[in-house]
Amino acid sequence: MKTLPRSFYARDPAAAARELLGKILVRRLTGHVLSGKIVETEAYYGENDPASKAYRGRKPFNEPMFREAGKTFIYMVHGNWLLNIVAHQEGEVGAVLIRALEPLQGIEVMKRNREAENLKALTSGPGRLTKALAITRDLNGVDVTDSHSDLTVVEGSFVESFEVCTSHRIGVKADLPQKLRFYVKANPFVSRS
DNA sequence: AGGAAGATCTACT
DNA sequence: GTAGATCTTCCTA
Repeated sequence: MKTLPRSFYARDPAAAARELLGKILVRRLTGHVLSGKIVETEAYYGENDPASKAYRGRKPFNEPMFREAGKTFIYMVHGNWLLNIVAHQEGEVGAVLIRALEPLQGIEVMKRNREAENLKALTSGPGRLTKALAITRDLNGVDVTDSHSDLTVVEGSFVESFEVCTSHRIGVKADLPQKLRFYVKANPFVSRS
Protein backbone atom coordinates (compact mmCIF):
# COMPACT_ATOMS: atom_id res chain seq x y z
CA MET A 1 0.00 0.00 0.00
CA LYS A 2 1.10 3.51 -0.80
CA THR A 3 2.60 5.54 2.03
CA LEU A 4 1.04 8.98 2.41
CA PRO A 5 3.47 11.70 1.20
CA ARG A 6 4.60 14.69 3.20
CA SER A 7 2.32 16.98 1.22
CA PHE A 8 -0.62 15.18 2.84
CA TYR A 9 0.39 16.65 6.21
CA ALA A 10 1.53 20.05 4.96
CA ARG A 11 -1.86 21.70 5.32
CA ASP A 12 -4.34 22.87 7.92
CA PRO A 13 -4.40 20.41 10.86
CA ALA A 14 -8.20 20.12 10.75
CA ALA A 15 -8.10 19.16 7.07
CA ALA A 16 -5.38 16.59 7.71
CA ALA A 17 -7.30 15.22 10.71
CA ARG A 18 -10.44 14.80 8.61
CA GLU A 19 -8.56 13.14 5.75
CA LEU A 20 -6.71 10.73 8.05
CA LEU A 21 -9.97 8.93 8.79
CA GLY A 22 -9.92 5.60 6.96
CA LYS A 23 -6.14 5.59 6.50
CA ILE A 24 -4.08 2.72 7.91
CA LEU A 25 -1.53 3.16 10.68
CA VAL A 26 1.21 0.56 10.30
CA ARG A 27 3.62 -0.40 13.09
CA ARG A 28 6.58 -2.57 12.17
CA LEU A 29 8.14 -4.66 14.90
CA THR A 30 10.82 -7.28 14.51
CA GLY A 31 8.93 -10.36 13.42
CA HIS A 32 5.50 -8.91 12.87
CA VAL A 33 3.37 -6.06 11.62
CA LEU A 34 0.56 -4.40 13.54
CA SER A 35 -1.96 -2.20 11.81
CA GLY A 36 -5.28 -0.50 12.25
CA LYS A 37 -7.65 1.82 10.45
CA ILE A 38 -7.79 5.35 11.85
CA VAL A 39 -11.36 6.06 12.97
CA GLU A 40 -10.95 9.05 15.31
CA THR A 41 -8.67 12.11 15.29
CA GLU A 42 -8.35 15.59 16.75
CA ALA A 43 -6.62 18.68 15.36
CA TYR A 44 -4.43 20.96 17.46
CA TYR A 45 -2.97 24.33 16.56
CA GLY A 46 -0.25 26.51 18.02
CA GLU A 47 -0.18 29.66 20.10
CA ASN A 48 -3.84 30.52 19.50
CA ASP A 49 -5.09 27.16 20.74
CA PRO A 50 -5.33 26.98 24.56
CA ALA A 51 -5.57 23.17 24.43
CA SER A 52 -2.40 22.83 22.41
CA LYS A 53 0.91 21.71 23.83
CA ALA A 54 2.40 24.58 21.81
CA TYR A 55 0.12 27.20 23.41
CA ARG A 56 2.78 28.56 25.72
CA GLY A 57 5.40 28.84 23.06
CA ARG A 58 8.22 26.76 21.77
CA LYS A 59 9.81 24.45 24.35
CA PRO A 60 12.21 21.55 23.92
CA PHE A 61 9.46 19.00 24.40
CA ASN A 62 6.96 20.53 21.95
CA GLU A 63 9.61 21.32 19.37
CA PRO A 64 8.28 18.72 16.87
CA MET A 65 5.03 20.68 16.49
CA PHE A 66 7.03 23.58 15.08
CA ARG A 67 9.08 21.45 12.77
CA GLU A 68 8.52 19.42 9.65
CA ALA A 69 5.04 18.00 8.97
CA GLY A 70 4.72 14.23 8.63
CA LYS A 71 6.74 13.34 11.72
CA THR A 72 5.47 12.00 15.03
CA PHE A 73 5.07 14.03 18.20
CA ILE A 74 4.66 11.74 21.20
CA TYR A 75 4.20 12.75 24.81
CA MET A 76 2.85 11.36 28.04
CA VAL A 77 -0.37 12.33 29.76
CA HIS A 78 -1.65 10.62 32.89
CA GLY A 79 0.72 7.74 32.33
CA ASN A 80 -0.27 7.20 28.70
CA TRP A 81 1.75 7.87 25.59
CA LEU A 82 -0.27 9.84 23.04
CA LEU A 83 0.53 9.74 19.34
CA ASN A 84 0.33 12.87 17.22
CA ILE A 85 1.40 13.44 13.64
CA VAL A 86 2.73 16.90 12.95
CA ALA A 87 0.52 18.66 10.40
CA HIS A 88 0.55 22.30 9.37
CA GLN A 89 1.31 24.59 6.50
CA GLU A 90 4.80 25.96 6.01
CA GLY A 91 5.63 28.32 8.87
CA GLU A 92 2.62 27.32 10.97
CA VAL A 93 2.28 25.10 14.04
CA GLY A 94 -0.01 22.12 14.54
CA ALA A 95 -0.58 18.40 14.86
CA VAL A 96 -3.20 15.69 14.65
CA LEU A 97 -3.85 13.45 17.64
CA ILE A 98 -4.70 9.87 16.71
CA ARG A 99 -7.48 8.91 19.11
CA ALA A 100 -8.73 5.51 17.96
CA LEU A 101 -8.05 2.65 15.55
CA GLU A 102 -9.99 -0.30 14.23
CA PRO A 103 -7.55 -3.22 14.65
CA LEU A 104 -6.60 -5.00 11.40
CA GLN A 105 -3.32 -6.93 11.55
CA GLY A 106 -1.59 -8.42 14.59
CA ILE A 107 -4.57 -8.47 16.91
CA GLU A 108 -3.09 -11.22 19.09
CA VAL A 109 0.10 -9.22 19.61
CA MET A 110 -1.94 -6.13 20.45
CA LYS A 111 -3.87 -8.08 23.07
CA ARG A 112 -0.60 -9.24 24.58
CA ASN A 113 0.78 -5.68 24.62
CA ARG A 114 -2.39 -4.42 26.23
CA GLU A 115 -2.67 -7.36 28.64
CA ALA A 116 -6.36 -7.38 27.77
CA GLU A 117 -8.70 -9.56 25.73
CA ASN A 118 -11.60 -7.23 24.99
CA LEU A 119 -11.37 -6.44 21.26
CA LYS A 120 -13.50 -3.32 21.47
CA ALA A 121 -11.27 -1.77 24.12
CA LEU A 122 -8.04 -2.77 22.37
CA THR A 123 -7.34 0.45 20.46
CA SER A 124 -10.39 2.63 21.20
CA GLY A 125 -8.62 5.50 22.90
CA PRO A 126 -5.41 7.50 22.43
CA GLY A 127 -3.58 5.82 25.31
CA ARG A 128 -4.91 2.39 24.47
CA LEU A 129 -3.77 2.34 20.88
CA THR A 130 -0.21 3.41 21.71
CA LYS A 131 0.07 0.59 24.21
CA ALA A 132 -1.40 -1.94 21.76
CA LEU A 133 1.07 -0.87 19.05
CA ALA A 134 4.03 -0.57 21.43
CA ILE A 135 4.42 3.15 20.72
CA THR A 136 6.54 5.06 23.24
CA ARG A 137 8.83 8.10 23.31
CA ASP A 138 11.32 6.00 21.38
CA LEU A 139 9.28 6.73 18.25
CA ASN A 140 9.14 10.50 18.82
CA GLY A 141 10.22 12.31 15.68
CA VAL A 142 9.88 9.29 13.38
CA ASP A 143 9.03 10.23 9.80
CA VAL A 144 5.76 8.47 8.96
CA THR A 145 6.12 9.41 5.28
CA ASP A 146 9.23 7.22 4.97
CA SER A 147 8.08 3.73 3.98
CA HIS A 148 11.05 2.24 5.85
CA SER A 149 10.06 3.74 9.21
CA ASP A 150 8.83 1.57 12.07
CA LEU A 151 5.66 3.64 12.01
CA THR A 152 3.93 4.79 8.81
CA VAL A 153 0.51 5.71 7.49
CA VAL A 154 -0.68 4.17 4.22
CA GLU A 155 -3.69 4.57 1.97
CA GLY A 156 -6.83 2.87 3.23
CA SER A 157 -10.51 3.01 2.51
CA PHE A 158 -12.24 6.17 1.45
CA VAL A 159 -14.59 7.56 4.10
CA GLU A 160 -17.66 9.27 2.64
CA SER A 161 -18.42 12.71 4.00
CA PHE A 162 -21.78 11.54 5.38
CA GLU A 163 -19.90 9.01 7.54
CA VAL A 164 -17.77 11.69 9.18
CA CYS A 165 -18.97 13.15 12.47
CA THR A 166 -17.44 16.11 14.27
CA SER A 167 -17.48 17.22 17.88
CA HIS A 168 -15.53 19.29 20.32
CA ARG A 169 -12.28 17.80 21.49
CA ILE A 170 -12.42 15.44 24.41
CA GLY A 171 -10.95 16.20 27.81
CA VAL A 172 -9.59 19.64 27.01
CA LYS A 173 -9.96 22.38 29.57
CA ALA A 174 -10.42 25.26 27.16
CA ASP A 175 -11.55 24.43 23.65
CA LEU A 176 -11.76 26.58 20.56
CA PRO A 177 -15.18 27.44 19.06
CA GLN A 178 -14.55 25.15 16.10
CA LYS A 179 -15.24 21.43 16.28
CA LEU A 180 -11.86 19.81 15.87
CA ARG A 181 -12.60 16.17 16.61
CA PHE A 182 -13.41 13.89 13.69
CA TYR A 183 -14.66 10.32 13.82
CA VAL A 184 -16.31 7.65 11.70
CA LYS A 185 -20.02 7.40 12.34
CA ALA A 186 -21.21 4.24 14.11
CA ASN A 187 -17.75 2.67 14.15
CA PRO A 188 -17.52 0.51 17.29
CA PHE A 189 -13.89 1.44 17.89
CA VAL A 190 -14.47 5.16 18.34
CA SER A 191 -13.62 6.06 21.96
CA ARG A 192 -17.03 7.63 22.45
CA SER A 193 -19.87 9.00 20.38
C1' DA B 1 9.04 20.36 45.47
C1' DG B 2 4.38 20.42 43.88
C1' DG B 3 0.82 20.02 40.64
C1' DA B 4 -1.37 19.76 36.18
C1' DA B 5 -2.05 17.06 32.24
C1' DG B 6 -5.54 15.91 25.16
C1' DA B 7 -6.51 9.14 30.01
C1' DT B 8 -7.69 4.56 31.75
C1' DC B 9 -9.21 1.10 34.88
C1' DT B 10 -12.15 -0.51 38.37
C1' DA B 11 -16.05 -0.53 41.16
C1' DC B 12 -19.95 0.79 42.01
C1' DT B 13 -25.09 3.46 41.65
C1' DG C 1 -22.97 6.12 33.22
C1' DT C 2 -20.31 8.39 36.80
C1' DA C 3 -16.68 8.65 40.67
C1' DG C 4 -12.31 7.96 42.43
C1' DA C 5 -7.50 6.08 42.30
C1' DT C 6 -3.59 5.92 39.66
C1' DC C 7 -0.71 6.36 35.84
C1' DT C 8 4.54 9.52 34.49
C1' DT C 9 6.43 13.50 32.35
C1' DC C 10 6.98 18.48 32.07
C1' DC C 11 6.02 23.10 33.79
C1' DT C 12 6.18 26.66 37.40
C1' DA C 13 7.72 28.25 41.64
